[in-house]
Amino acid sequence: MNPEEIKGTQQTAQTVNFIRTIIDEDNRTGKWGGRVLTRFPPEPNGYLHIGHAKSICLNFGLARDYNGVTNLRFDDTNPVKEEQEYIDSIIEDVHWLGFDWEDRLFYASDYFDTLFDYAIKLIKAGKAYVCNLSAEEIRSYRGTLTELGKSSPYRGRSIEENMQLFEAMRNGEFDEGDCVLRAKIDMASANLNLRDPVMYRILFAEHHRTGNKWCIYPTYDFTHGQSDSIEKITHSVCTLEFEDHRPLYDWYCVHLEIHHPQQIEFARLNLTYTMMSKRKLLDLVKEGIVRGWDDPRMPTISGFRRRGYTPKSIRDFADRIGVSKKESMVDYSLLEFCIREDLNKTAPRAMAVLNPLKITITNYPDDLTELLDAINNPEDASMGSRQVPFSKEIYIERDDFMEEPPKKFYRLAPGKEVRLRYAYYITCREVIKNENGEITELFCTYDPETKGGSSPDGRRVLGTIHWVSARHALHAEVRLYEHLFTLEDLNDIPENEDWHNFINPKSFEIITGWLEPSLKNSTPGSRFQFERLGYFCVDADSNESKLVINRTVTLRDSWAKINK
RNA sequence: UGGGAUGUGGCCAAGUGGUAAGGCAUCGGCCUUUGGAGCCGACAUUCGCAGGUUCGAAUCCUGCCAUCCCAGCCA
Repeated sequence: MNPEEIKGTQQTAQTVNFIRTIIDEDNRTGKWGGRVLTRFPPEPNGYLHIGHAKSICLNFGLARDYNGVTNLRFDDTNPVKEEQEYIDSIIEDVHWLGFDWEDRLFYASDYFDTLFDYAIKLIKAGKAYVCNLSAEEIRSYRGTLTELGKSSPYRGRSIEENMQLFEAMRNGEFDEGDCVLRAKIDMASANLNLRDPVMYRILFAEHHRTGNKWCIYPTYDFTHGQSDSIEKITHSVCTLEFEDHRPLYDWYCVHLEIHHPQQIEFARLNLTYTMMSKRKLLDLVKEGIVRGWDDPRMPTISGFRRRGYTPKSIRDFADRIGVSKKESMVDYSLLEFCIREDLNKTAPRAMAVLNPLKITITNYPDDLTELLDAINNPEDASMGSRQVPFSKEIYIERDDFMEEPPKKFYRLAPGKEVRLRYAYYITCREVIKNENGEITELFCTYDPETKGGSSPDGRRVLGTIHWVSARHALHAEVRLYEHLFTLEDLNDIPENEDWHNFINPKSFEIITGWLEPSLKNSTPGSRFQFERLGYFCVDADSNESKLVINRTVTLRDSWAKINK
């Protein structure tokens, strides 16, 4: 193994968390015979977001590191909310992230027959009954956090009667809401989940997979653990809010006498300036506040993909945030660090001007075009170089010129010399303004001795700025994004305040950029670093006549900090 | 006022009785044909608080405080 590989291995091995500690212990005691089988169990009622990415990386990462595998299983027990579109998007997103479940794609609905048999088993054991209380009555009989519940009048029904009633439920002999099947556990439990939880409800809804075969559907609690069990899952990893459900998860496994996986809960991801609520994300889409689930401002996996994030950067992010049981709020800057780090190594450089200021180089020949060598990636020599056209009229960034520069500004200013990247040194000779006093153009001279960007006399030029030849420039629609919300921690919104009030009106801006011509035939998904500006990626909205480009993330800008 | 969980620097996060890893952010400096990248350095006398046990406590014990979750026929 070469030093590089050893380094990589150690990096993986050093990632410790409480779940790995549990698995290490299981392996030591032989609890599962060294087996590790996890699953990622999304409900297909929305698109996956970065919080799901954390879970995906956790589950698939655990299996990968312990020589196990991971199943993809759709938790599709509520036909009124679930759709094929979501299934398709989830499959695409998990694959895109770089994970593979091979032939182990499952649906909880695959187990409806088995689940029905399990229900029968509990009825026959006297541990489940059909209850005719209404939803409201069930709620009031359940009691409260501090008051015990009381038994349903139907709790004492005979096994025979329950069998007959449950069959009738399945056969569609009752209306929705007439009755449910409940587990007979403990109405006095301090854990509300154990106060005779509902196992089956009547729903005359067409299921996206089972069609109209069923008019009764099992609840999450009566489905999830059993599905894990059927698949012989060893470690069932879920989020903190299911901690209170674990006793019920365990109860079903024990009383059904089936394989009993261990449920382990971890804290879900919260990110600053955004939110993970599927419902609110759906609202953003429905209300047209964003352009769709894959709007580059969305915290969805498809949003990040369109924005230009790489799967590797998101996996790296998931590794870096760690896993624990403490509810946390991760800085968005960590995510930005991860994408910059990846793209710095892999993205070819190019020059583009987003806010142009025209320069005429007065001593440069009128019709001459020179092709100058430019390095594609200073971080990776194997990416080679390209040629960029240079001519008498160019555009530079408006921010790169100041008529009255402060002390540490070492870009262009009247009388000052600056390096045009890969081209020449130029000196500003004259500032041209319109009748409103606005700067419209600069007259500069160039030093022919400095071709390529260095001078024979070794004179020091601190500032290097990017540029694009006016005559050769390529137009593009450039889309700039900022945080979708103005509030750092969206949990801080008071109960009575509408979260819509915190949507950032400046989160999306369209401008016209002037690009170097080498970008002409770039295809959707291509990523670049526009030197000194940031990382950008070609959007799918591009066509042969128009290039559309998304800004993924800006470069770090220490001048902006000094300037503040 | 019931039950379940969590409290380690601005944000994450190791640590499981032997004297506070690491990352992001921040702040200095070096270097630089991207004010990018890179490199070097700084950054918790202290682990929610108060007691106690111990030669020794973030780790054990007691009490308190704070925050989150639970009363869907959602997942």
